[in-house]
Amino acid sequence: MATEAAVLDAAAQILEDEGEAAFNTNRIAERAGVSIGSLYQYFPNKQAILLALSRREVIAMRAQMAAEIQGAADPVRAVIHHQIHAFAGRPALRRAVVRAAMAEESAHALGAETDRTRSLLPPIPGLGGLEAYALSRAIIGAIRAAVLEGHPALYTQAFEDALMTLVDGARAAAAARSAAA
Amino acid sequence: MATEAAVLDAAAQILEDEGEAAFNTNRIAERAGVSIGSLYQYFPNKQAILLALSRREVIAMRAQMAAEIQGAADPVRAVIHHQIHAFAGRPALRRAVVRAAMAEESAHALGAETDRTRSLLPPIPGLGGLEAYALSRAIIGAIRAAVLEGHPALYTQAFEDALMTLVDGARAAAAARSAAA
Amino acid sequence: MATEAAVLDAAAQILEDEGEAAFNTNRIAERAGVSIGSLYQYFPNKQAILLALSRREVIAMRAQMAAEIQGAADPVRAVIHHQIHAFAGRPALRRAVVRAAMAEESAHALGAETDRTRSLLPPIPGLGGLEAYALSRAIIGAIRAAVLEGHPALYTQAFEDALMTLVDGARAAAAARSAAA
Amino acid sequence: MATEAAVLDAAAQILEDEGEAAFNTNRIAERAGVSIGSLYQYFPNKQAILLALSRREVIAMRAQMAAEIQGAADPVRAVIHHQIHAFAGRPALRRAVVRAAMAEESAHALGAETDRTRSLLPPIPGLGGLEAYALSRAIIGAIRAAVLEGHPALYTQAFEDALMTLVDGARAAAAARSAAA
DNA sequence: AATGAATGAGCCTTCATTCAT
DNA sequence: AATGAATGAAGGCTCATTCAT
Repeated sequence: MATEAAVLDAAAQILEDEGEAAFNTNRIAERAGVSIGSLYQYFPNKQAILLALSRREVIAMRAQMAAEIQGAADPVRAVIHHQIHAFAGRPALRRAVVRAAMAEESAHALGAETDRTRSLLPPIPGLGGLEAYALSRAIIGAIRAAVLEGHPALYTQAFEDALMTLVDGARAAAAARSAAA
Repeated sequence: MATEAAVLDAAAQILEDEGEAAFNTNRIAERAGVSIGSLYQYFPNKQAILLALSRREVIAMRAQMAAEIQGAADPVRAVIHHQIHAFAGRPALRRAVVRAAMAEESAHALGAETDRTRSLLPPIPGLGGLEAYALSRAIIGAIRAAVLEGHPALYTQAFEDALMTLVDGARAAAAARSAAA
Repeated sequence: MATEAAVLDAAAQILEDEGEAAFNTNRIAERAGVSIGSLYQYFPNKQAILLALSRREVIAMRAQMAAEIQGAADPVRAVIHHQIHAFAGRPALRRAVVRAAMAEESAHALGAETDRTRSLLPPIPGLGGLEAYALSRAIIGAIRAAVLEGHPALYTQAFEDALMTLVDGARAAAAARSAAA
Repeated sequence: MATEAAVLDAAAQILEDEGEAAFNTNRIAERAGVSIGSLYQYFPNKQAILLALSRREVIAMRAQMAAEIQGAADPVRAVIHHQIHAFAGRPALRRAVVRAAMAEESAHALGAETDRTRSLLPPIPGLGGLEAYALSRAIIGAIRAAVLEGHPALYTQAFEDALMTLVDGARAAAAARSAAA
């Protein structure tokens, strides 16, 4: 267990400091201060390390997010704020995790995670299921793009506001439709 | 030239049919019906093949999109429609191209491409620069997510409408602001 | 360790038996009865094998030479004798080692080695530094040439004597100069 | 013929400027401004280029040396002077040529060349054949070593003198022996 | 549980050489 | 004679994984 954590820590650091090219099992074991043999005692293969790393980060994020949502004036804004600042200071790790998720079927897992986050929020009345889906992916997608492109406004209030504009637009449309009905 | 195209075709097919794991220069040359030596006469290294492939697809997309925008009632909707159906039938290739773009600095290239597409559209009056940026990435991001997650509604009119709702929301917000000023 | 030695032995044998063309890492590993992976666990690259081989032979030579100098009537003659018979029976290896040394900056290393040998000998009174340098390189060079050209007299007493003539000539000149001063 | 010379010139330049690693037929043809096809019309294989280059340089050297010997007070000193300054300004080429010569049986060719040079000089009375052989190789070897080691005194008068000391020592020994007989 | 030496499939790439035009 | 696209054998090296200790 100490080993398991050490491996994941090492994996994260390598992704962050040394790049994906250095992300190999031997290097991970070395940086974790563990023999490769031990590494393979805890993880069946390399892919599993990446997966576990993803999962660990996601869980940590979720815990933190739940806390932030509590008592926020607008929980949606709270979530957006949180998503923007997630992985702050470890952009390479974020990219790697996202890339890893894209690599395989786990794109579904990533989507499921987004849905799980969505379920923490109160539903927007009048907003259809597909619209809600589109909205959530749009927000996440915009943040992701800004991260990957290294957009200078990423961490500003203005960017957060721009995203809230999208949310508010959807809210207004939904409200209008509700009223019409 | 014939060789170059053959290599790119083979590369695309391999990405699509055999997966990224099979994407190695020997296999590419083989499938292209070309010697490995010839392959390297046209591409300095493996990465360059992926890059060239990306570029080729992007250029093809742009050409097609420009045509579709012409005479569309709502050019924004035309673009969205086009983006949704781009790479239709070759999701693995799309994923690979996107992943390749994410791999390096070319994330910027990908963003630049989106901006280039955006410049084909009439600006939305009253919409700030950062908001326009966020909107474009949001739309692209939502489509991307649906592609990666294999969302069943991806190719439906309803999904297109859901995305248009976001656009219309932004338009309304911008219009309101313009009127207030 | 056993592996390391096996690799070096194999390398030496290949150089000797199969020629430089066969001196490739796969062949070396094969002949060493070791997997290519193991080979690379001990040597970072091909060049390093050649270097290590050089070093090993040089060290062995030095040890043997030191022993031979002990109690020799004329230590210079002892060194010359030794240099002539070094690598006896493995001319191809000798040539390869020399060639390897010539390949790179290690020509300096080779020179340094000669100087180290020189320092084992009593200085010749009256012989200037540059003259001593020239004499040492002359002797080594003559032996080297005879080896490379495969001169039939190489291993004869006569050749040794011919080289001693050069040494004696230098000694006489130095003595004459000393006397004059 | 223009092609042949162009190829040899290019080969020499590459050896000098770009190093042995860049010494491949494609690069040679390119730098010669000639197609590889043409290159292979004049040279049966890569090795032949190196050989022809060696030969050309050697012939040029010999011609120049013959001229320098004419009317020299001491022809031996003239030869030594010439050997020291041969290839001046193109040390990498010299090394490459020497290395090439060492590579194969052409070590004999190199030796034969030295003998040819020796035949230009008046014989030293009383000096045996093997002694003469040793002396010639010693001188050449000392120069070669100084070149390869990059000895700072290489091009000085002092170095020339040091080599002459060896010659004079041999002369004196030979004279003494002649007198005794 | 831990170790780490060993394995070897397989990848990227180079480059001498050929040959149809 | 010249061209240069094409060839493909071959080589250096990596790295996920195993297994005896």
